[in-house]
Amino acid sequence: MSPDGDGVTLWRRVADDIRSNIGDGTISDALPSELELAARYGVNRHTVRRAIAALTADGLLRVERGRGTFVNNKPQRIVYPIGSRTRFSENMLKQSLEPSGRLIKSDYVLSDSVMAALLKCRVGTRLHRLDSLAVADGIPLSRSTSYFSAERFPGIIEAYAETGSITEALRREGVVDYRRRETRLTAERVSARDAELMSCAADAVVLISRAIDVDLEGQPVQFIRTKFLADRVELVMLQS
Amino acid sequence: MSPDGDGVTLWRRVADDIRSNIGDGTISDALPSELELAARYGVNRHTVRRAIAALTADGLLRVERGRGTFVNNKPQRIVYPIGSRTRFSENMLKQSLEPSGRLIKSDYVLSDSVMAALLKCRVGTRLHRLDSLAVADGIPLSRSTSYFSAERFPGIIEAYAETGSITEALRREGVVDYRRRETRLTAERVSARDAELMSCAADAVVLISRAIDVDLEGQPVQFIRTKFLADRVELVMLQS
DNA sequence: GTCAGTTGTCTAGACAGGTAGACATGTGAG
DNA sequence: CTCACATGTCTACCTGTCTAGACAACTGAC
Repeated sequence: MSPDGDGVTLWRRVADDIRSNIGDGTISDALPSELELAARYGVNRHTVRRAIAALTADGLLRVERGRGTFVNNKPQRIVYPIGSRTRFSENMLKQSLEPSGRLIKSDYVLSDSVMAALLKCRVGTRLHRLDSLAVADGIPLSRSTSYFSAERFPGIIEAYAETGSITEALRREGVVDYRRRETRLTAERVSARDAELMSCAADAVVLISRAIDVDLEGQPVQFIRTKFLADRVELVMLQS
Repeated sequence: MSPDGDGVTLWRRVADDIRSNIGDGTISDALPSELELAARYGVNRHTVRRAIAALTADGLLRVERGRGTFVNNKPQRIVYPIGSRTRFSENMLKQSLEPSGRLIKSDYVLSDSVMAALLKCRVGTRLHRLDSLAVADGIPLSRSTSYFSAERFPGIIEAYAETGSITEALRREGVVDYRRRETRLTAERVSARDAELMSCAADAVVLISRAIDVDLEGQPVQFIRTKFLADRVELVMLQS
């Protein structure tokens, strides 16, 4: 895909493969010895050691000199339910986590044809763009960019800045209730800026959700793009 | 997180950030000049050039000497609906894609406490484990590992090998219909083995779905873990 | 204690990644 | 044409990655 390699070092790829094997249950307790792993991946023992060092620093592995390397009990990801009524604050409180939202930036944009179709508005309509950070117990979980009609919700930015909750901000702007109409999901490597904002590793992965929320009349109230840190969050859909 | 860096080269991180900006719409048509990008990221111009070279090789950018660098019309991801009735073959046919499934490996495992809880069976029950690859129009989209009760579905492996469809294989084993009960989603960097199986870049990202399918009586029929290539697939949930 | 097998540490060398600077070459506005 | 500005190419140098080999130190079985 690029001139030479792919921009990911060998030890990183080995580390990713070991992590994946742990997630699969392929490796459950003790890792193979460094020499065996080196042979299996066709790399030098030092390269394996570096991969293990990275996973140890992450708290995923535990090395015992003379005995071997072992898998730690991994910390659970925070569960994030996705349904027709997705509310960040409620979700966190149910898991005994203290939710908060922080405004990063806000400005105006004019809706292009894509955004106009999503929000069912005219091309060129003024939209509030709201960048925010979702935090639970002080740990950043996700970063969102929301788009609202500036005409319909003139005070939404201030309301969010005060409350730290989109649900609450919408309520102040007259939206009694809303529900999720559509959610689209994909994933990417985290961007440099987002890694800084969410204080995570530069090689982290984000789940990207693009969703439309509608009011009780079915009229779109917001388009929201959220990047969830994949190693801190698990999205759950109950389909009953 | 590790001794020195994070195992991702500088040019790769710059490339990821540019890609992310394109996805956001922050960059829509023309990129800033190489010198400006270098200044913005605090790196050398050559490093920016390498990042651009990688994105150009991916078909995302187009460079015109003396004029500048521009964003190409990006190819759409294949839409993969996730609902209570998720069927790979039907989904692909609706998008005029030719679906196929290939068996990678199959063996037996004994259910541990986690798997027993998911499939509502006793610990120690024999389970078929089925590794398969889902392909659309010759392009690998995802890799799955399914677990079935060996007692209830003795011939499921053969049935899948013949038909290349889990739905069809289950039907032959007496499951008239089934539906999705729960889907859990996270994401990771692709493992070396999966990158080879799905013939993608070593630095690709996968969406990991862990799901339970139940029959009409509500009894679990399979636990399935699927890794979708994030740059080829978009998961869509309609929540009406 | 002995021994096989494990992780820890050191040295040295080949090669890719990143920085720095210089200059060539194409483009479009004036 | 001229000029500012864009990308293309080259050399030189330093640092980090990966390989290779050797040896030390620790663990558990015998």
